[in-house]
Amino acid sequence: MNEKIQEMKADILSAMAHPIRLKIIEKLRQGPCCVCRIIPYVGGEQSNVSHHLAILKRAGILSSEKKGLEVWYEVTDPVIFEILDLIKYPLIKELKRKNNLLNALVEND
Amino acid sequence: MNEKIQEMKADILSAMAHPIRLKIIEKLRQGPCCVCRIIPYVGGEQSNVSHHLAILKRAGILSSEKKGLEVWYEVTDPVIFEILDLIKYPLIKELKRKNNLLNALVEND
DNA sequence: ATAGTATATGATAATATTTACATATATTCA
DNA sequence: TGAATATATGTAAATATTATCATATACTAT
Repeated sequence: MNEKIQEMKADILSAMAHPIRLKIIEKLRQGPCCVCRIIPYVGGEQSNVSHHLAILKRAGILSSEKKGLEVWYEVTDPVIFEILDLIKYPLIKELKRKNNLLNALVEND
Repeated sequence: MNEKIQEMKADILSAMAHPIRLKIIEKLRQGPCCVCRIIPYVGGEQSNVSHHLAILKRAGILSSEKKGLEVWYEVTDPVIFEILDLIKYPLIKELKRKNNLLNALVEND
């Protein structure tokens, strides 16, 4: 049982773990948005963005609604934004660690 | 600049996004632990676990220290545990959504 | 009905990740 | 020194992900 939960958590994380998909999620921080504005925001090909949207939707991270010709996406749970905000901290720690290495390298040439 | 940060965030998420690696992190919730106890906990081959440990370390999620013959690993930033705790919520939401589909399917045969 | 627009889907090649096996390294102990 | 142990590394095959191109679908307006 716990194994399966671990797997599902990994699936959600994998769905988030791509630069284009993170950019899509960031765009949706402002609120729901149609694909026609997501595409120019993230850059890249229409069909590629569409695939990434599908991956996020399959993982349950996004939901979508049709409005006439347009499709509007939104983040289903704002906790996703919290997670992305928290990721900042290990990133800072890691960059500081690398900075220390840099200093050590430069100082005692 | 922001693009690069997005990429680095994606790298940390990718490093976390694997069932074995999540299991390693869960094991380390109790505190630092040597590889010799991580391997039987997560199951799987020694060299495979070692590779996964290396991936987590490269991402800055784990750090390691040699103690005689053993190598002890630990999670560098407890915020990692917070993130894994938060992932639970979109997961619950997603499973509820699927449960609704199930009900709809069963009720109006 | 037809044309035009927004988005999704399918197929495939390119690329990356994962696993398994074999071997290497580092440390301890006799 | 040599054997034993814990862990890491190299490599290659199996598998999964990504990007691209072509095409399909759904809707709107004429």
